[in-house]
Amino acid sequence: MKTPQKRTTIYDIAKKLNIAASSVSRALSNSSKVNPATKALILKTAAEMNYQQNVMASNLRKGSNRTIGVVVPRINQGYFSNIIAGMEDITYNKGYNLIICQSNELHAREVDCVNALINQHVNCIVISIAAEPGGHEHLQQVLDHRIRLIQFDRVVDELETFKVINDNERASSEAVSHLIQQGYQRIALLEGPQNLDIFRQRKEGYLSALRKHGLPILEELMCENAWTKELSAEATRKLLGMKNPPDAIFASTSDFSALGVLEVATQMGISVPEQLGICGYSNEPFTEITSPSITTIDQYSFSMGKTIGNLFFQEMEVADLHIEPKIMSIKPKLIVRKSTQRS
Amino acid sequence: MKTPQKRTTIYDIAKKLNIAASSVSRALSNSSKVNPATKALILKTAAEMNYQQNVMASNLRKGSNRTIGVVVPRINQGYFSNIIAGMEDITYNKGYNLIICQSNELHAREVDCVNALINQHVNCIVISIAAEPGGHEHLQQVLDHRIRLIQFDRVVDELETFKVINDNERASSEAVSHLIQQGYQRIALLEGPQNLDIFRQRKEGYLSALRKHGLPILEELMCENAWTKELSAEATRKLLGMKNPPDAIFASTSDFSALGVLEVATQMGISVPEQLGICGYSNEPFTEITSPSITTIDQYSFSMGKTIGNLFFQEMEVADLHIEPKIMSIKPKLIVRKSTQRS
DNA sequence: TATTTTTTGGCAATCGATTGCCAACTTAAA
DNA sequence: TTTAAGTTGGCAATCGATTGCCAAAAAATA
Repeated sequence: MKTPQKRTTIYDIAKKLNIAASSVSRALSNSSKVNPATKALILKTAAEMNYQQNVMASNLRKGSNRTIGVVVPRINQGYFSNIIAGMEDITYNKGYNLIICQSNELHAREVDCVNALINQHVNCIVISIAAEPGGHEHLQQVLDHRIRLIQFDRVVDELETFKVINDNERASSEAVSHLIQQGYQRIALLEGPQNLDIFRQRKEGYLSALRKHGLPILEELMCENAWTKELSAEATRKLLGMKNPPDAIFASTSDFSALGVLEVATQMGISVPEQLGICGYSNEPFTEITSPSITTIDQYSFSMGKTIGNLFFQEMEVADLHIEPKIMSIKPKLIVRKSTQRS
Repeated sequence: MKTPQKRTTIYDIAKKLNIAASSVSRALSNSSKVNPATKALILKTAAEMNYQQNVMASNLRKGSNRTIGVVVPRINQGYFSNIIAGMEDITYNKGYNLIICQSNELHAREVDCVNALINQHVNCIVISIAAEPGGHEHLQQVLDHRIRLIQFDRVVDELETFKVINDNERASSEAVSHLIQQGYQRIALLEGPQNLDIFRQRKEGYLSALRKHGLPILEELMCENAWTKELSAEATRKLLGMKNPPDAIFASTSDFSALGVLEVATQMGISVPEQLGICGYSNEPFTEITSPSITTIDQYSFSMGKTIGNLFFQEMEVADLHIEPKIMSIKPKLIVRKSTQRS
């Protein structure tokens, strides 16, 4: 006996009051087609019988479940959890639910998650794609099933959807320009996987800043796939061991990478910021409390989450599916701390 | 024209193949009651027609939506987001969805979230209650509606439900004993709101360690409600300004509090760990990289999330609703770092 | 009093998948 | 050849709320 007694339905209420279920339904949805006296009675009885609407039935009938699906690489990463928190803030007020999935950076798992969300008939899917390379047929599927789609942060450029992104190129360029202004000359770059647009953009920003200031672009100073603390530490050891080592490192992948750089430098007795400038990315809380504190780039993650939520409600909830998708770009902010200030 | 064409249903497939919808349904759920040849044909046609099951209809019929609702104070807090990540790891493999809500530490909002989840007919609600005081009728409601309930971390003790908790008392006691063994004699306590059981337990652990080692319990060394970085900093300033200041501070509320302590001590030129020992709580990533690094208590949050997920599937998914609830206690681990080592 | 208008509320179809029951058909055993 | 056992697949009810349509009742108007 899994469910000893059944839950109260509108039919139970109707039977008890000897009226039609339709009237109960109307009363509960506060329709004007019910006599105020009857309505009050129904509401009172419903409360007494401990009635709770069966949203599954309502959803089926209405064809919408007031739910937004979110797919992120990892829930427990400051950047993403802030975005989710920001979104929840908006959706909560609108009575929408958030279903959260994580791809763990795996393409196959991302596809799975997206399909599950399509099955759920969510109203909208919000996604930041996994690092593992793969196609984007699954996102096309979302559109084919007439589900609204918002890409954020890591987006598939070719796909014409709403996008909420950071201006990575500009932020990176600013960061590198700042390094140059501080007198750093040989600036190394720690890159992320180049199949992700955000990392390509950050590299582009790095290159453009070098060009703008007339500095040479040196292949040996650019390290591919240094996007975890460990990989960055390794890359840093290699860089600092060169006969002509860099005097600054831009860890474009994350603050964790920057931390790896800082630890290696400290171990090797290289002083930061005097001998080596370090700049990270994301403004993780810890960057403020390392010694020296780390210069980084804040992406306004919480408010980005709110932007995504508002985007859905303002532009997509009721609009035609085929409206021209908007791209919203948020300009991140360079936060200068001690790790790059040698003036 | 909001929905230009309808989605494919099993009836569309049935009509096309001139068979009954029931057969389509059986084929799709891989029932043995359908001829393998027919089954293959149906599957092929379904794929061609881009069929995706309407989970809302299925849920309604089956009376379950394979969804677990999660209510936490804040999604974007390391501890909670790790727990959610751990849970998701388990539920994903079982094909369950996670609906996430945050109470923002507000009681009224928590009640709202819980009611929304009851309406959704989720299979289970997993909750860690808000700090703001309030009743727990809403949790009783969950049980009344025959929805399974798991409380974790911050729980309502009186309520007989499954619980997954940390042994806060023991961990705190261990931490304080460690301080005593390191030679600290006047150990102050930064407390959290005492309406939350976890903070009462941590205080109890503090007291019991003092008693065990025959140290006096001094009211003036216990600071109420010092549970943010700012409040802790303030409390610390007061403590260290005393004529007879403490020689160690146990920030039982969080590592953020411990950080506040460390910053104030540094500002005041008090050396850690020589003149002042500091111990935090939660093992936030940054505790490893402060200088000195901060001794803290790891709560195994990710694996705690997995435990919660497994608890549901192993004990509750199919069992009688009225089984004796289990309480699982996870023993946190003291992580000794530099901020308390003066030997 | 007769007629029109407005309220109120019931009937029944609908959303789409599932499943118990039964009939038709196939295969195996007698 | 006849009977029994096993397969396959259709019919129709069901999950619970919603809503278009219509009728009865009440109120307003002539």
